[in-house]
Amino acid sequence: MKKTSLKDIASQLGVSPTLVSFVLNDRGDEKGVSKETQKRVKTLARKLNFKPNVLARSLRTGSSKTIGLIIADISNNFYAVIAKSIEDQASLYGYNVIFMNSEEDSVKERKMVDLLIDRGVDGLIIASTSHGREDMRKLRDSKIPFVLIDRYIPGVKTSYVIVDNYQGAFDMTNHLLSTGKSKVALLYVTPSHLTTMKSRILGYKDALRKHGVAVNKRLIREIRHDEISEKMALELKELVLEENIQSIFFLNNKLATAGLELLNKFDLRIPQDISIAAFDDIDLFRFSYPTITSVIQPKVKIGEKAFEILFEKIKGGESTSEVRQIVLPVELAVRDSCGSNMAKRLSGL
Amino acid sequence: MKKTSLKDIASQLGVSPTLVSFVLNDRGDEKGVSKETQKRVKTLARKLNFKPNVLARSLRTGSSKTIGLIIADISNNFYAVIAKSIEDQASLYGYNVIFMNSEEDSVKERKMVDLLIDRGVDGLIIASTSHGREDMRKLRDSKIPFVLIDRYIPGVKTSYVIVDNYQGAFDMTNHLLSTGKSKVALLYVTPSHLTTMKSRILGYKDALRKHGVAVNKRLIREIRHDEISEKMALELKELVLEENIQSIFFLNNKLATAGLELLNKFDLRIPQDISIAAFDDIDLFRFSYPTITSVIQPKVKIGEKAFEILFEKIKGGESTSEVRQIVLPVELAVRDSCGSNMAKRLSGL
DNA sequence: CTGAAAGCGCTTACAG
DNA sequence: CTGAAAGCGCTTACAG
Repeated sequence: MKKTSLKDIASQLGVSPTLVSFVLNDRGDEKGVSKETQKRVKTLARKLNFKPNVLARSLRTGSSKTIGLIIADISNNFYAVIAKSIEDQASLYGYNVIFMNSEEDSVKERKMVDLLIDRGVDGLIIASTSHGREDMRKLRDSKIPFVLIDRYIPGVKTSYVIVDNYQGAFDMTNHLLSTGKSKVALLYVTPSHLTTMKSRILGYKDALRKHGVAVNKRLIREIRHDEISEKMALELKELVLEENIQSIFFLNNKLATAGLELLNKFDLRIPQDISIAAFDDIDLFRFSYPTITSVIQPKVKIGEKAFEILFEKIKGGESTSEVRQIVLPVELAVRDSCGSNMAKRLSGL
Repeated sequence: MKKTSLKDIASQLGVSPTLVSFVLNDRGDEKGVSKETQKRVKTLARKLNFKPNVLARSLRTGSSKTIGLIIADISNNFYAVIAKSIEDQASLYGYNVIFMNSEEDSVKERKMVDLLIDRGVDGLIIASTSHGREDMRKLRDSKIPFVLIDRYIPGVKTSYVIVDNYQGAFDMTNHLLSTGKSKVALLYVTPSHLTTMKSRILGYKDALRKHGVAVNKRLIREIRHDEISEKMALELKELVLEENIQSIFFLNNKLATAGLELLNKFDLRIPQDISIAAFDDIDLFRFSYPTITSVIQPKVKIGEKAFEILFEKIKGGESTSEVRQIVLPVELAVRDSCGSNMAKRLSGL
């Protein structure tokens, strides 16, 4: 059976498609359609199981009620939770979300942005791996509302929702130092322009300085995001054997997970031999042995805020070109991997 | 600047939109457009940064190059990995994916199916929580290709990609019994019509019988999927205190995670006091203390196969109404939570 | 109170 | 080799 269209209803009722359209879009009263007629239209529409063709409507109105979501990798819990939160929120407002995985590839990301725009999305939420200005300028020129999450582009005025990376890293480094282990190594991932990593590194350095500890560049290591499993062992060996570090701060959950696995394999005791901490909390850190001290990011909130702002922009039209920049606070989850907590628990026994 | 359309190019070149359309869809040769003209069209299109309006094309052709994905919850790693795999595959073929979280709510799911169809998706991949026949009949009537993943609807002929739930549960129960702990409790989640759970329960029962162990209904407990954290403690207490169980087989990763947390809290030693095992492997199980023995599901493969089949159906049109039913094999990851492995390792010291 | 008509931007039979 | 025209299914100014 063919799908019923506006015309079908109109012809069966002997009225015009125009009228049917008005009634079905709840503009019947406004347009002064008689209650009687409205009821007839609605009844028949229901009976025929009429569903407006969303494509046709979008083509005509220019609004697709769809937003695009570009993240690095949906299988990373960080993005998965954010994606869930965005979809939940979007569906509340009748919006659907198309998602894509950029895999931290800025070329891919650019293509995805174009693809999504071609699809007629009303707005975009992007955890951008883009290097910047150029892409953002194009985006702004396209007049399509968008909000960045997790990372922002320095020097470019765009709306974003991020977390307080600096403070989180600062606090965590403080915590590490407070346990007396002043040789703190830092591991972060590239692409190196990621603002998340930059802010966290800064927080780490400032915390060291505050404690009068000189920043030692040899203790700061980078690993490409797609080579974590290959390169982690090497870095760890150097840090442990050559630099005699006392603790490691992993700047994302993947690094920490890979690091933990290896440290266990090396038979290094955590936290006795070495303390570790992570940025971004995942379930695993509450269950691992030992449990991992980490910086908790408000993932659900990130998604909610991002959609909220995007929605405002979509509704507001050109007028709402106002730039909204949200920095959400983070929290420390102190567990056993840095010693302080375990020592406390043991002394309580 | 306004987006350029076919017409813009046509008028600037003094040709018809028809011709431009032919050329840009690489049907120039077929239609016998002169090489010369083709080049002019393509050059201008590139210069004007022409992007065909996907909506208009979809409206006209009836193909949107979009598929819909309905899963229970993208923040569950099981679905996230599958979703990643589907999107990877889809983008290879120029398809985009709209995803929705049904949260195991069959009413929501039904609405989502309608929504997605209204959006003009070319096909659907669904981890269905539906009770069945009625919904599937509607889906089939809508003539839109779809493939089920993870669960199927018993007695309804549809294409699906699932795993060998029966065998996985059978093997795992065998393994549990082989360690000498014959009082094996089983925890599963409702909605109770989920075929995954049913097959796993069957596998468990058959394994018991094979070992001459009577199935004890008191050892089989169900928990609503959205009440796991609230109800787990109660069930566990009863099982441990009243039933004196020796091991627990958790039928999904959420149950196992919640169970592990509580068992640790109760200060029960795993596996000395109690063995545990899980269906569906997640990272956490390799890091927890002890590591958790689990059934590994080929998640990436599920996604790939599902898209592959869906794609065939989309391409094949009505003719490919062939029903494809794929049951992927699972694997056991034997770790420390059931004793056998740990004992082996210790004896090796 | 209601309708005829244009148009969103494509594609595709049809005609020459 | 190329073009005029219809049509996908809506919405919306315009007219009466």
